[in-house]
Amino acid sequence: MIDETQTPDRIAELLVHVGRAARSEHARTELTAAQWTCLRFFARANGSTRTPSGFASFQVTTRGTASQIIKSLERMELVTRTRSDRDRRSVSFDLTDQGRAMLAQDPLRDLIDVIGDLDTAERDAFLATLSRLASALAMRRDLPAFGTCGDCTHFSPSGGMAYCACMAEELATADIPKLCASYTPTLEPRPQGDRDDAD
Amino acid sequence: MIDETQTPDRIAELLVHVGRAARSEHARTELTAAQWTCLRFFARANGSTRTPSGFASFQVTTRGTASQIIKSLERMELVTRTRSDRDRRSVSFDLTDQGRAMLAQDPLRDLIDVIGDLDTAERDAFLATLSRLASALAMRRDLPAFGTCGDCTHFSPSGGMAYCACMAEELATADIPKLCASYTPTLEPRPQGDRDDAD
DNA sequence: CGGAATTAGTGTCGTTTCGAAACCAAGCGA
DNA sequence: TCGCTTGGTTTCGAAACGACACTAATTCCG
Repeated sequence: MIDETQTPDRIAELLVHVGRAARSEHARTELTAAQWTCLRFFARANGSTRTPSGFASFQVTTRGTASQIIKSLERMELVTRTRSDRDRRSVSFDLTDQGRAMLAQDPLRDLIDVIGDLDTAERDAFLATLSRLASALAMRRDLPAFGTCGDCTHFSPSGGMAYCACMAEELATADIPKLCASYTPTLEPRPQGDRDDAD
Repeated sequence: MIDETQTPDRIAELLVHVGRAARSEHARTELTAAQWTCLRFFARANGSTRTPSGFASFQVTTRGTASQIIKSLERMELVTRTRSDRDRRSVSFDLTDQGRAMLAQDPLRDLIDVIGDLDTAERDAFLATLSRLASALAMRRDLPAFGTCGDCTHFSPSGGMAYCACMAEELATADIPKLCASYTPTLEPRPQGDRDDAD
């Protein structure tokens, strides 16, 4: 067998490699990698996170760059802009029907399908490990974490509804499984023993 | 609880996200993402694969681009060029001491460490799933697969030595755990009870 | 209330990267 | 020996990205 100590290297490399391979679009799609990421992000982030700043911190880039990417999506009529009532500076974006249609051709599709072929237990285990890695890494680098509201410390199911302490308001149930920029992990769920798989 | 069918989406996204986050170098390192990948690749690929073409297909880019990246590493004296005796067109690269020193500051280090913190069982399971995903994805896209000689169909341990049918020569033992461009998977090594519908 | 400081978003400019295509040189095959 | 293929390099143009400057809405005190 192979020297144990080098396994983490191989895993890390493979992870990065798969990530890159999954996004290689190569002319057969009409969007750039950044545009795909943006479209995907707007499809999966909650209302208060689907903003230029939200995307900028997700993509770890500047707001200026994010703004450009979004503008290009807007020009293609894949997303629409809505100005917030709360804060008149802020805007948020939603996918148009065209945007959703485009998303169906996401080059990530292949990876998604391949993941879909895994059996459920394996998939769950994989997800659990992967999200542990994601938050541990985010912590080390101190990057914003980006998890779903359901896993967040700010989240408490109050009665029938769900309350987000961070925005100080009730969450639409549709938003619970969505990405949130002010996500704060509920402290590492430890590996041994099952995690209680909240969602 | 979330609609099961969307889990693969989340996993795929998370995977890509972690991949990107792991490579974000952001000024605090002096190499670009592509340069890091190249350096890493030359550190971990076997002799006949450490070439411009090898890197090009690994990185899924053109040979021209690969050539530029390599040239920049050469200029920084992180790698050295050796012309092959067998085929006078071909060149291969090795890391210099400086290159190895640089590699110690690989921004991937954080991810590697975080992976190293997993317990062995979890890590193995993760690796197994991940490599299954990698080859399934490569097959779908038909990209070259890039595995280690030890897992390759061309490989047979003949007596004390190891023989590679594809290059028609003995392998140095040091090369067995290394990446090879002409890797052909021996059909999925299943961890335990195999599923037969895989591909 | 009012003015500084902060935050959201946008536009511009220059650098860097990357892919396409043309090109050279060595091997291969008949 | 003459084509054909393959490994590698160069050039050129397009596009992505980061840095920076700017506007406008909001918040924070005094």
